[in-house]
Amino acid sequence: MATREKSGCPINLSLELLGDRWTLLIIRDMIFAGKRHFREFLQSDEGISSRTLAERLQTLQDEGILTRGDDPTHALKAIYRLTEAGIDLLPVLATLGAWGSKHRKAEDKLARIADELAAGGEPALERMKTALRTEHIG
Amino acid sequence: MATREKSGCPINLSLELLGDRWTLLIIRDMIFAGKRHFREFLQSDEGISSRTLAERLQTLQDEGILTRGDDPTHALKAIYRLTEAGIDLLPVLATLGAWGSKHRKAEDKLARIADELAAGGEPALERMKTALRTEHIG
DNA sequence: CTGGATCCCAATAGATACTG
DNA sequence: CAGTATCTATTGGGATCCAG
Repeated sequence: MATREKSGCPINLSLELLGDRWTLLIIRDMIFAGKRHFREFLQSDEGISSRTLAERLQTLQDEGILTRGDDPTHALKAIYRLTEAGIDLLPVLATLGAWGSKHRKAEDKLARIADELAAGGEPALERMKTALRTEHIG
Repeated sequence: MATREKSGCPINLSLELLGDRWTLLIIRDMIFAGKRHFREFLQSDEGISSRTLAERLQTLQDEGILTRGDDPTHALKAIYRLTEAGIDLLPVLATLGAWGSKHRKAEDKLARIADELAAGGEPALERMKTALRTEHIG
């Protein structure tokens, strides 16, 4: 991104990387839908364009939120995985989801997931983070 | 904003309103710096333009995140206040701040505040929300 | 003074088509 | 399959201006 930093406030630093319409949706797809491939991200309901997706994936890679590797089974497939910094975004997505579920009219099923995760507090978040880490062996 | 909704996912619904470079910084200034007036928001370190600020304040008002009133002491001053939905964004800002503090190099002093709030968990957030509510009487 | 509106221009993002 | 190229539409910053 290389935008010179506008302030040292931690919220601002987070927003300089994550504060746009798409970045957190990509992370959401990796965490909650288990998506790993370019095409899978393209097929999300919100309809990101391939250009924007490619740019965001590159930035997230540059900033250490995810890694890009080759799929061992399909030589043509790139595979994206979250780093520890990426997995640490789970609480951000959980609070954002809980807020959306409470204050915007969300889909019932998805809202329940968000509510349960947020209501489970720290332990629920930690359990899910552990699951995300071990998955990365595959 | 009136952008037609792209999906019913609670995270997406939140992001349709909050997913940009400035909106959450305005809320941050209201919650953590107690700002209430147009000029105060303009003077933040990050340097929002008056055009963008006016647009965001209007949208946040339309969406029920804040209210606009007249300052009883200065007839010329507008005063912005958070609604309950706005105050409920505190956990989002707290997790965002904690993430920035851990994964981007943030200013020490601000990072400590973010860390303490996040580490305090639910009780710390609730105490702060209560403080924000009572302040609104003034 | 204050909250904003206006204008200009640069950067961003979407659609579609195409390539290694 | 994972991206680029290109072209266009929209957004956003910066400065300035204005009405109450």
